[in-house]
Amino acid sequence: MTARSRDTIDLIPIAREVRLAAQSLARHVKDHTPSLAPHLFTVLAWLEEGPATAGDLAGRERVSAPSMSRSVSELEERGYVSRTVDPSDARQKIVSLTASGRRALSKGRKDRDEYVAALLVNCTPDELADLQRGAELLRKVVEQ
Amino acid sequence: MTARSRDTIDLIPIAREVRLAAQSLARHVKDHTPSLAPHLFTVLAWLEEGPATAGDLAGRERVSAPSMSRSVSELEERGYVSRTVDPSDARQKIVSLTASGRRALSKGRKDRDEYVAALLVNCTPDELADLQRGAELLRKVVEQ
DNA sequence: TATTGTTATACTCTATAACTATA
DNA sequence: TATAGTTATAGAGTATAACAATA
Repeated sequence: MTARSRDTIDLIPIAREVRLAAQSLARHVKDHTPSLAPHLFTVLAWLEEGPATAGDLAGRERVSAPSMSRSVSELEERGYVSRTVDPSDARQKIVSLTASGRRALSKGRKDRDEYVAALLVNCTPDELADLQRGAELLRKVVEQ
Repeated sequence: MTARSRDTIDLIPIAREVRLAAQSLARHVKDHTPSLAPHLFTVLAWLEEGPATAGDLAGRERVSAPSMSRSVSELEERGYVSRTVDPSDARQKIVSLTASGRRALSKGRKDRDEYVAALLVNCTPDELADLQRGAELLRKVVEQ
């Protein structure tokens, strides 16, 4: 099981390198951008694409309905989203981004991207191109 | 602040692409490898390099002393580590990997790497080389 | 006194089960 | 009855504060 055949690439060492790099960056980003917690940030990001019901959001985030209910309540308390009853089905509530939520989302993105950009300042143009290429491939592969 | 100068690369879009790819993979790995929790897995990984005190481990993981104390207690209950009083300073305790802990670490690594490797099966050799190159650069940059 | 580690306690994010209100 | 959402409750993992043992 250690090697497959003479002309097949062993994926495990590549997988490990990619995994360790990704996990390392993800952890550093999380540790350095405490202003808006990841589970709230990602909900705002979903809502940027348009209003959604709480159930929708729970499904997209693969989180339980009560967890999403709490997250949305917290976002509403902070003024980042509003909840309105769906006119066509009064059981559902439509969650929408407010202007303030849009600003919070932008700031969260800015903080995260600027932290990563600061890590890249000493890279050569070739290295930046390689990083971008690898990232594009990785997203394609993960979201396939 | 949106652009720096005509001949300087804007790092923000690259940073975002790299960040989103890394966070996406990290989240998927976490969701698909529940056997050994991340905070226990990483402690075992540190101990692979040799025994350490609880304080050492807390510092390396950037976690509070009580949190590390709890983690080490759980690892000890599972038989993955042993604690012995430091002969040269009886306040300290030396934490060491057991044979069982070494096996748990290997299994945790195997599960994680195989999950990622499975995502890579449809990549071409060129794409794999690009992914590896990007990952190497990213680790260098994050751990600089 | 200062330091190492643990115990006591609390906060955050998660889950399942029970409940309310609509359909 | 079934479904959308919330409230009640509990389980992880984290933290700070208080404590015990040792230096």
